[in-house]
Amino acid sequence: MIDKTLSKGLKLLEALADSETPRGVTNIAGELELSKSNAHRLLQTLAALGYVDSVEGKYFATPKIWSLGEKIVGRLAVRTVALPEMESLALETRETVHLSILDKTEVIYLEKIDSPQPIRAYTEVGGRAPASAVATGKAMLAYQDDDIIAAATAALAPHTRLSLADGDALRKELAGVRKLGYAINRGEWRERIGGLAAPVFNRYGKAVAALGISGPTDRLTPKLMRDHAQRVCEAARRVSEKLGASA
Amino acid sequence: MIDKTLSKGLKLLEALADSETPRGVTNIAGELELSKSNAHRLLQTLAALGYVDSVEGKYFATPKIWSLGEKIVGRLAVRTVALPEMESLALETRETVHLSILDKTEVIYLEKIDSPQPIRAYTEVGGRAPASAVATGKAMLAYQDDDIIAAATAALAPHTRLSLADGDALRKELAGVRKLGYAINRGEWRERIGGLAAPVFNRYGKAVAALGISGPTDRLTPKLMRDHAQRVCEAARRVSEKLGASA
DNA sequence: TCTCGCCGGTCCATATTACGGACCAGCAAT
DNA sequence: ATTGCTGGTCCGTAATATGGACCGGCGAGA
Repeated sequence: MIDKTLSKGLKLLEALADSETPRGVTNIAGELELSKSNAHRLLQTLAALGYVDSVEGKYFATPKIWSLGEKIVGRLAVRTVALPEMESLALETRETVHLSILDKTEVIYLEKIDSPQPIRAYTEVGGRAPASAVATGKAMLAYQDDDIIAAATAALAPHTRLSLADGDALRKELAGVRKLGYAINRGEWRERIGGLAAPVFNRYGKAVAALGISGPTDRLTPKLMRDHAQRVCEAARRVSEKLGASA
Repeated sequence: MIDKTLSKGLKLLEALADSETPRGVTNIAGELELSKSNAHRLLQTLAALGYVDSVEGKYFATPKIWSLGEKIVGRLAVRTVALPEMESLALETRETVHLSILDKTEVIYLEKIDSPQPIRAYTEVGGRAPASAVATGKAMLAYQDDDIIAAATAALAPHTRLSLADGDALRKELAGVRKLGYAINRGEWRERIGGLAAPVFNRYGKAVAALGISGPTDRLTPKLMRDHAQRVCEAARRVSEKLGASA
């Protein structure tokens, strides 16, 4: 089946990564419902491997995991290729610009440029959001295989009043994305935060990322959205071309 | 002692993160000297937790680890605070600018801005180097406790002809750094690649990072180094101040 | 100052858990 | 058609992780 020790150890590492401050053995063992000695031994091995460190009995995650992660995303050419396009988008639209990739049913924010305007969408590089509820996610989902869309359907949840209700709504939405060439979010993830995004394709025609903007819905009027859509789509297309995608 | 399962699982994850292309079970089991079924089960649990994914029997690391790592380094205020200073340094010196932190006896490159000049030092964000052999590492080591310096001494290795030979040489070097206020590398890590760096202190007076420049040794003449030293030190001091350090 | 309670850390008998060889199905080259 | 790869599965066995008991140290409170 699955290795309990490995599973527990990684959960422990996650808990430590989530924690703002160093934590004690008993404390962390309590949260994960492990015996104290079990948690202690797991921490010892994580420490031996350099993933955590301790000071005065308090444990915390080291940047080693980050180092590991950078190797993985560092191979993603999208990121470097997209950055200049993101910068011009940021200048043109004056909204927060996002580059996302798809991980199962979630998007991960690979890169962002914050809006210069005071009220802006709040996200973190490395952060996640349900793909079916954000513009970049929908832009990518629209071009994925059925099994992924099915998984996204199963993960649907009512985050706001406007969140998509069921698989039918999602499929209809994605059909709309394929027709328009870009996806829209009118506040389906965070209340009053909307966005607009277009897919980025690699040389094999796979939608590997999405480029989009987001901001408060009352600032992003339908008219503004239509103007921005043009720019976002063109930026995404240019990134796709740089990745070797054909028309 | 240490949990073997957890240890193996993480080693497996590392191997996968290092690999450019997806790998098969047998292949990876061979490298790590695991039985095929053992490797297979570890991969299954890593997959169940979302750390790896497979396509047609080939496994690869997902960006989930990166996501985890971002949470950790995202909390490091140094990074955001230092970026503007790095940009001005990059403009002034026209060399590659680095921001590093210390992880045991190694430095990790938190951020970099590449030199606009064609011949430049080659490093990766998230990458590592022995602290005792690079300028940013020495800048930080000079203000660490004895146990860390001892560990760095134990890890000394002859990377180039100029690498420090022993603990005495290192201690002498670090004393020099404390005296000057900055550290110099004349090609002790990579042949003909040198650098110069100054420590960044937090509000508790701890050297939490280092800011430096690097480039080919034949471009970084002693005179140029002296000019740059001034700028680097001031930039590091400004970052320290923003972190709440006093004089 | 003494005590109590909680902390991190250690130990060790127990049984749960991971292990790995044998096996199967699919595929490709021979 | 045969051979020899591959990834994947099964299951008896033994190594391994487990967790309660225990220790010493620290800090709060009496």
